[in-house]
Amino acid sequence: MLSKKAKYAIKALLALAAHEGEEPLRIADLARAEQIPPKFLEAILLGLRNQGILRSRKGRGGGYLLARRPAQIHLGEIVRMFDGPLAPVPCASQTAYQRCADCRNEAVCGVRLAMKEVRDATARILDGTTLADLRAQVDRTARRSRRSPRF
Amino acid sequence: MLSKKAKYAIKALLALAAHEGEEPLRIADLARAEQIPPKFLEAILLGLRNQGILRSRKGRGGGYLLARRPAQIHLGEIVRMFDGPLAPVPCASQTAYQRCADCRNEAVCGVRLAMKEVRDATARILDGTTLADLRAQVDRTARRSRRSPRF
DNA sequence: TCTTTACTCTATCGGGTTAGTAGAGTATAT
DNA sequence: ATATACTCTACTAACCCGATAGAGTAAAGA
Repeated sequence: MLSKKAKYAIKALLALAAHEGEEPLRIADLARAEQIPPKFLEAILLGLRNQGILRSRKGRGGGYLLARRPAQIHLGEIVRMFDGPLAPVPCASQTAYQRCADCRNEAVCGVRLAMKEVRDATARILDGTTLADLRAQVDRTARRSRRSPRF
Repeated sequence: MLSKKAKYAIKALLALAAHEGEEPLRIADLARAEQIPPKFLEAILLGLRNQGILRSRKGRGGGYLLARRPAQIHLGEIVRMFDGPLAPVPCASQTAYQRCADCRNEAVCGVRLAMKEVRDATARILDGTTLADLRAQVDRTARRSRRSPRF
């Protein structure tokens, strides 16, 4: 399960990416636009800032901005930051490997084998997708859904 | 994250698959072999039985057996049973779709788009792997690791 | 310099879930 | 009859998640 934190973070970052180059966005405005509890969003943005993904400006006219170009921000980084390793089990993680206590012989553990495949597939997607990619995808989808709307 | 229940379930099922055609396996023996707290395993096996994945025999000489051939038991079924839908967010689930409250226009939601890809990749793997497949994979890995051992 | 704006940071909290345990009950084979 | 082994309900301790409160700090503008 993706945590709300990670989900809100991606939403907020996408909104910030759409604003690139312009004025900073305020927590309150971002919260309203994306339907996120403001104080909760605050904690999330602070975290992203401390990770070096966002920059902030205080006082009047302040708010948050991306610290890097959208093409330099990968979804994998965000998800890992809030939800930890991508692998469903620690012993299948590439970035945060941990042996499991039960498990006599890791080399012949079926769970690990299957979960390693899942983690690889997930990593391929999330580490291979940047905010810029995702924006482009969303745009394409939006255009397609306008051509053949559901309702 | 894969829950311990799902993890123990897969381990136990693999052990049972290796026993196919023979006598039933007792909870206590399975628990010892796989390093699982016996009472916890008990609840797990009961669940699998009620799902029709296992059969049981009571009394002396009793225990658990697979209710189907290993090639008819898919990992996806097991994981979903214990941990719910594979999708990281409910709005990206195929088998248990749920709209999310925040989210003005689902068609242009980047989170959903990315997570749909993750869920599809995960489903391809877990629904495409049976106990029989996994056993075979483990065997291959074991042979390979004997030829070029790590220690 | 004073005031307003808006981010910063720590602390807290209720509720839900997870992992695991206890124990009484039931079916079956010998 | 009796030992064996599954069945089922209930419970609990620990942990984590989503969310909130509130005091503090930095910056800009009047």
